[in-house]
Amino acid sequence: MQGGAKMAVATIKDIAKLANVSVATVSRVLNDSNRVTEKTKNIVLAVMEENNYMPNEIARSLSKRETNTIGVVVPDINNPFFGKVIKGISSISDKEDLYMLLCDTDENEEKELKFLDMLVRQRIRGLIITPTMNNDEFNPEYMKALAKLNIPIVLIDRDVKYSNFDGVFSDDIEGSYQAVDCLIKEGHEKIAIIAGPITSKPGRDRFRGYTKAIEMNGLAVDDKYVHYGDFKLESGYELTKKILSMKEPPTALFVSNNMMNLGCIKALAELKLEIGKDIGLIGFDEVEMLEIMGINVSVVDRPMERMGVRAMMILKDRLENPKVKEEDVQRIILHPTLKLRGSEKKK
Amino acid sequence: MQGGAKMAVATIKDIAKLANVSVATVSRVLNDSNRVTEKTKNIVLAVMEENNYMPNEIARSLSKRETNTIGVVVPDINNPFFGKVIKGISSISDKEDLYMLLCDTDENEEKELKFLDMLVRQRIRGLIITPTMNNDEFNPEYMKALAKLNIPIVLIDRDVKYSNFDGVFSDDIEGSYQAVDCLIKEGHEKIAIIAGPITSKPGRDRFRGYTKAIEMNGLAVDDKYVHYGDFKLESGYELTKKILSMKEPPTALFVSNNMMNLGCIKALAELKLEIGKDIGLIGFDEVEMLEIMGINVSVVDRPMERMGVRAMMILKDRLENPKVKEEDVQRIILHPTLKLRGSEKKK
DNA sequence: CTGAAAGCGCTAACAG
DNA sequence: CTGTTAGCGCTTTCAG
Repeated sequence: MQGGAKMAVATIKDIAKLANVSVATVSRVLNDSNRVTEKTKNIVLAVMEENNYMPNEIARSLSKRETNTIGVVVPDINNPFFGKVIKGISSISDKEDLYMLLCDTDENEEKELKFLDMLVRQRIRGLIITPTMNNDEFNPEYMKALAKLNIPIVLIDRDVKYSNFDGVFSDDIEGSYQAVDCLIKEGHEKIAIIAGPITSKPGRDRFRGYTKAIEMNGLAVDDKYVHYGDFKLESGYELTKKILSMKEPPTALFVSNNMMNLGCIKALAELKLEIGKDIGLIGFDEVEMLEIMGINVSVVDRPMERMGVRAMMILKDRLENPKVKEEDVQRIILHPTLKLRGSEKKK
Repeated sequence: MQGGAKMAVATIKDIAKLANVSVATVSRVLNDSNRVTEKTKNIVLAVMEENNYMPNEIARSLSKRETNTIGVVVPDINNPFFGKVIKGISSISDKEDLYMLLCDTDENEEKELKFLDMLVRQRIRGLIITPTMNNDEFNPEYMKALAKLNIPIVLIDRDVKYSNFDGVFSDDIEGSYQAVDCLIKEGHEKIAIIAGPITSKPGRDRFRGYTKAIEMNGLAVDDKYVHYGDFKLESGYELTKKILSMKEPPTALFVSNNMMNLGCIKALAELKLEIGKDIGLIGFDEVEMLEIMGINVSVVDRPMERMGVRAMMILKDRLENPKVKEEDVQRIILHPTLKLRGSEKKK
């Protein structure tokens, strides 16, 4: 019933013929050039309408030697952080008629490289990427892979060492500093950190904020309270159990990312420890659900959606005005804010 | 340092020249045709390597009149359900060298239509879509928009009325039936439902499961316990408060989607009602976080990732073997399972 | 096995 | 303002 069966799709040529004009003219109305009479324009438009003409962007891209797709590469689409970031990106890209080729690397370097390869072949115009953590070490191969793309690249959240790509980051040192400083001001002295991999910039920075706060308050970092996880839930869970079974357990925990924070909360629940009473806690990154469910956990809150927005704005800018000098880098650092909900309290 | 500046990208022509062969030959090694000597093949490959040749998929697509991208259209990427679904899709598409143009419609019909338009222009090979709810009413316009695509379409979760697209759904009637039946068996007699919009199939089906369970147990549906929300958090929250302020409040709640369930839990927390004690509760759709955080809420659990996987498998199949007859539709219905965690209990 | 040449659907000079 | 024509980078007959 609905529509012809396998009738070949109309091309610009068909339209030209039916409208009694040249293909150039059709192309012109397509591109909204003003160099065409209102009258012929309307005729062409009508013919297009009638024949349900749908310009072929592939042909267009080839001819213009430029697509209107961008690549978006994230490590895990199920991490709420990236969900938000993507929302932010598309809120801008939609308006710019730029479309998103989405790649989920699963925190897997090999996959990431494969995706990058694919994305070049697809001739994406620009790339927004949060590199896999493993790539954080100085990695010439990886940098080469990115450079080979030869298109504007905007980093989000994670940096590529010794590179100078544009990027949107958050001031994690500051965020962590505030969190730990707050715990100290609440009276906690034995504060453990569940840190991320020191091989990643966020991991390092959040750890640095921790040490900074402790030292600025005239205390000393106690190695036995420093534990490294991998930013995943499981490690937050395990480390929390481990930490709380110490002879002299800390009175507060600073957990440096959302997933580990969830693991930590799970462990705390199992240990029947009441947050903000039996144990102080501040996490890094908001987890909407927690608040929704009335679980009051204080966190260092980053403007996630905004990070996506800013990244896309930089990319858009680059697309319009290519980077001229190597030094001319746009690195935006957004500031987190401390969201206090009581879990920082000391009994 | 890394790589030439703005040297034009190598084309098949360049490679041909450098390798002293024709473009046809280069194209053949590109497509791994066996109609080329091992020797020449190696030469060509070497030249490609040297010059960092990256085939232009755009040109390729135009020439073959077929791209290798698919469209994935979801209503909200921040809903964990779709996050999982997307994971499922890409677990298959990655292997098939099919890439995802992702569109987040924000449950907005207009946006959706715009995306569909864009996707045809991009000449995607196939589409996996969860239509916006507003489209659930018989909507000839919308059906036309989909039909116009003239490519394989696989629906996920939400149906398009009077259409016969392939799709992957869940047996929501059964799932809801089980949930409510379970509540009854636990001794609850006054069970309220926070239903979804009856304009959506999931909304309707989940409501039907509710009535079915009640009637099959020889009870009668009491209208005052039936409340309609919009599948969003806020409405779950509001309705819960409303329901529990009734003169004769129910002893149990069946909440028919994950977001409203969260809202409900939030409200319950505020009302200081202990779930599974002061009030019975079963939700629809797992929310990982809940379990993680030790909030024991029983739910009707659907195989989300699997739904994505199956959808992509159908699409792959369609791409390889186009649908022949109109009647030859693949509609998969996956079965939910009841995950009991105690919240269904009656004090 | 390899090359020449036409063409995919559109854009962009260049004429007129 | 409009038409002609030469590509964009690749695939695919059709000869050889």
